Amino acid sequence: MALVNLPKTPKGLETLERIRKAAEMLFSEKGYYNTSVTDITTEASVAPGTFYIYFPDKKSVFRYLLEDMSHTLRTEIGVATKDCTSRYDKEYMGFKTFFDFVKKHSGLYKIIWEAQFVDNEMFKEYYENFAARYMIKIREAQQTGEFLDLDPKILAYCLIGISNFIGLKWVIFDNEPVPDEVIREIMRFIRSGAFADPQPANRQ
Amino acid sequence: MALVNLPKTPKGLETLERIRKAAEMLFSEKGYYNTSVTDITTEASVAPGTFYIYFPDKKSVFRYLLEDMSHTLRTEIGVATKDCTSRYDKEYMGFKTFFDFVKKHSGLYKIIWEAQFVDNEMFKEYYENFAARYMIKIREAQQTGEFLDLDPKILAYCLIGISNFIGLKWVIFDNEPVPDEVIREIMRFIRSGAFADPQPANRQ
DNA sequence: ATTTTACATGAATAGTGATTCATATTTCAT
DNA sequence: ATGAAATATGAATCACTATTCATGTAAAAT
Repeated sequence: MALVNLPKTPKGLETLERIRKAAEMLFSEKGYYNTSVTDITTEASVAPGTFYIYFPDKKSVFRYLLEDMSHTLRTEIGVATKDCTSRYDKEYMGFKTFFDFVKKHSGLYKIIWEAQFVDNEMFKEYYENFAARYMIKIREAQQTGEFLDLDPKILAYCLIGISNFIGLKWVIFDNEPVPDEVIREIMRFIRSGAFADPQPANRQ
Repeated sequence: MALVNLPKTPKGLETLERIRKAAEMLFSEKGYYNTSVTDITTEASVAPGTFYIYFPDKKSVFRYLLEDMSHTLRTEIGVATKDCTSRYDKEYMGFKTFFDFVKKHSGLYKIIWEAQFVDNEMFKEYYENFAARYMIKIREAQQTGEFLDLDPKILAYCLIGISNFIGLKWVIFDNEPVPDEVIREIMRFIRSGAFADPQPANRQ
């Protein structure tokens, strides 16, 4: 069964969009399990049955939003970093775009965190896919000599962890955009590490 | 209302413990919202009403587990890092202890992630508390000259993000312990950063 | 031994909520 | 304009679930 039954008329498209927006709003406000299908249809000003014209069940609208989000985020990061010449700039712009996205769509962003408990497979796939793409970029930067020879998988998850928790604190907890100074500070950290007196890199 | 009504006889203690264990198991297996009180009491081999002798409602057992977990984790990290002489060793042992904990109590660990959607206040408090403690340690290490003068708050959330996402990937996704080589690689990263040719640390 | 307190039961309550479907209306192609 | 396709309705269904309570049993205190 498809995730969504796409409408064939402008009217249908408009209705689907209203349902999508209502779901996005309510999921981010109250979470998936505290939102009923009736909540969604009421917010969208349609009858309960209308929901099932477009979605086979409640979970599908969640998946639909997640896929949408994941695609939009990837695209935005891709566009924003396209013209960066150095890995350093790409990394900076990647962070910046991610934080902007989280601020602009904090509702959608929260959906990812909840996915672990709604659709665990999708949650895992989302992050592993994200990490896999990151690893490719990391390997490229290692070949040009821009990045140290750290394990790409480990480095990818470190960087993803950093962006997610900085986004969590500033945007989700404190409802602020992540200031540029914070991004610069993160860049200082991933450029030089945290220790004042770096030890030899290959000590066992 | 208290989170839990502590029993006054050995028999009661044993029953409470059975309920606690059943809840922990089911929450980590299926999540809070896909676990019913009846599921818990069935798993614990007691009648539904027995649950309410010990907990005022369903949410309380979740909170109870969360507090328990949070306390145990803090204690274990405290003990493990007590005798470390350098900040480097403390950081290493902190990571190691955290990963061991996640592996050993992966069920409890997942509860934290879900807390955002069950008890958002508690979720926020948990991480802000964790970060606040981290910040104190970071400032100390900066005073002894072991750490660079990065913003303690930002650094704390970076390090928390790293440990959480490495734990997520290895333990939750792949169900493996985090190998020591991975911890060493993380240490390389936070010691030297990711870039091969570090720029001056204070460039604007 | 008897009274009191603690613990346990499970059927009943009261409410929720996802989903269906028979029916009605609107839109569109011809 | 008209038949077909698309969209919309909302009451009814059915399953589920948190919680209560009247009753019963076990343990502890006196």
